[in-house]
Amino acid sequence: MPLTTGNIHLVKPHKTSCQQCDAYHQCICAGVDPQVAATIKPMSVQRGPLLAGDFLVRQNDRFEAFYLIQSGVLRSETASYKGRRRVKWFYFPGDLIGMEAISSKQWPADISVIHKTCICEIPADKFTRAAQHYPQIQQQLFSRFGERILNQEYSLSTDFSEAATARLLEYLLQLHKRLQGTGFVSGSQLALPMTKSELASYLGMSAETLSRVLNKLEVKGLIDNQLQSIDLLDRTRLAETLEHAQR
Amino acid sequence: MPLTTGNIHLVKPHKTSCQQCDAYHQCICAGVDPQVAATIKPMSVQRGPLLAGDFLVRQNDRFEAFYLIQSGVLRSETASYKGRRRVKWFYFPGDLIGMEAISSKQWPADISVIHKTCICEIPADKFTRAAQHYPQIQQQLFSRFGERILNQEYSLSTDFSEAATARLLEYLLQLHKRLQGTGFVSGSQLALPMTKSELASYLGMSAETLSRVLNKLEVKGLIDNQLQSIDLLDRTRLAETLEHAQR
DNA sequence: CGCGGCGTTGATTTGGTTCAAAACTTGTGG
DNA sequence: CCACAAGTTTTGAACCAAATCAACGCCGCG
Repeated sequence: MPLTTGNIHLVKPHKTSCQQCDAYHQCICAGVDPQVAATIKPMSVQRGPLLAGDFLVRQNDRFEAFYLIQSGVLRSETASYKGRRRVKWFYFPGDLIGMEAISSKQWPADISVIHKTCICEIPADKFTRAAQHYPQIQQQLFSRFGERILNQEYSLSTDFSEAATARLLEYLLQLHKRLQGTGFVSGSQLALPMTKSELASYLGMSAETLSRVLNKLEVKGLIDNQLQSIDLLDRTRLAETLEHAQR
Repeated sequence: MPLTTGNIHLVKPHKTSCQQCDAYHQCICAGVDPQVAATIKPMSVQRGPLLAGDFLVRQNDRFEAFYLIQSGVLRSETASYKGRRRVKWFYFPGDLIGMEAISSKQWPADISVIHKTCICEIPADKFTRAAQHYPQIQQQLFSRFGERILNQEYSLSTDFSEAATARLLEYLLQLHKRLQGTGFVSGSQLALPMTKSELASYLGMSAETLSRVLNKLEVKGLIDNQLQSIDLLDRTRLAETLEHAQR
């Protein structure tokens, strides 16, 4: 039975303990001692379920809280010149939302829901005060921040030539690894929570180019390209293809 | 007399106080109370001057310290497939180096000196412990991290088409603002600390394309393109050009 | 003086965009 | 259960921006 993105992570909101959270093993809580994690819980408010299309925050909104995703998928999106919209980031269960807003104290983009989402809302001041008090939490936060910088900066995303294939493969392979253990991954199969158009926008290419690149990879027998999912049939050869596709 | 990049920020090393540092107003110290800043000083070691070509860190080196640039310019660079090297970042006085290494505990790229450089080396553990103890320092760190994420993620750098002009202009204008008050900026003139080739590499385009784009802008009377500097003659119209160049 | 790195310019190629239309999916209502 | 509408993906053809290849001028330097 093929994976679908519907009905994945149908979470009952308002879980009473972090350990019961679907994203527990990806959460900041999992990286700290249970008694430390227990101090986070009371400062958080659970929100959700938010439905597809709902906005979590709007561009230029005042930044007041971080969000930890329990379940669901979200997308940030900015409008550029002449009304074109560009997807800037996808957020998955366990992700921390807010790092992009902390310095300017306002949200740089709309963030909206792709799949029914439940989140932990943690007021920014409380969270940073907790980081003050608990080294492990501060450590976790710095680590998250650093990871985001590393991924952004040392990806292929800023390359031009022959970039389409490389960028796509890099992202798909990274996603497949990142979503291990969630309902989005089953064996070599990766359920795509976003539409192909959205993925194309995120990757900075036209939907047509994405379609053609996927087709090319499918003809080579490297992937099985479905509407809502992609099967990364031979990840070793895909990684090789990635190596060669970059310049 | 035109600006040159030589002999800028010729710093006597081993200044005895942060207030005397050339980059003081850009430094984390400037954002915190003097007595708090005073606690950072004793944990730092001053290194330098490092000369052009010297390596500050090597790719895969263990991450042990942050570096605050007092004076000079550095560049991070990775080798990709087939020995091509790609500049990933330029670092200027006041910048904090280390955010990209904190999560994996190792440096993701070689970082080497472009212009004679003096730095403050602050052991990572001491620095994070200081952040623990002094909210202002933690605040400063989160702000730096967040700023880097914001700039990376919400720049045009990930666009494909017609990107060359937009990316160049975005970076030049940003740099001109960032380097206000340093020897690199004088009026509308911006001294380029890196070679055109390096700049092209950083911007993800070929040296030829950069040359042509600069030439195009010069013909339009928007810039004056020199070997070691660029004069951003009409920044208002340049900003407009940037708006229209993106898609 | 001649060498090597850097920057420019020209000719050619190519990967990706764009525009247009067809194929397919999904949801809705009769 | 089918017909129709709206949205998404795919395919084709023409176009274009940037890469590549190649040659040349320009210093700075041994």
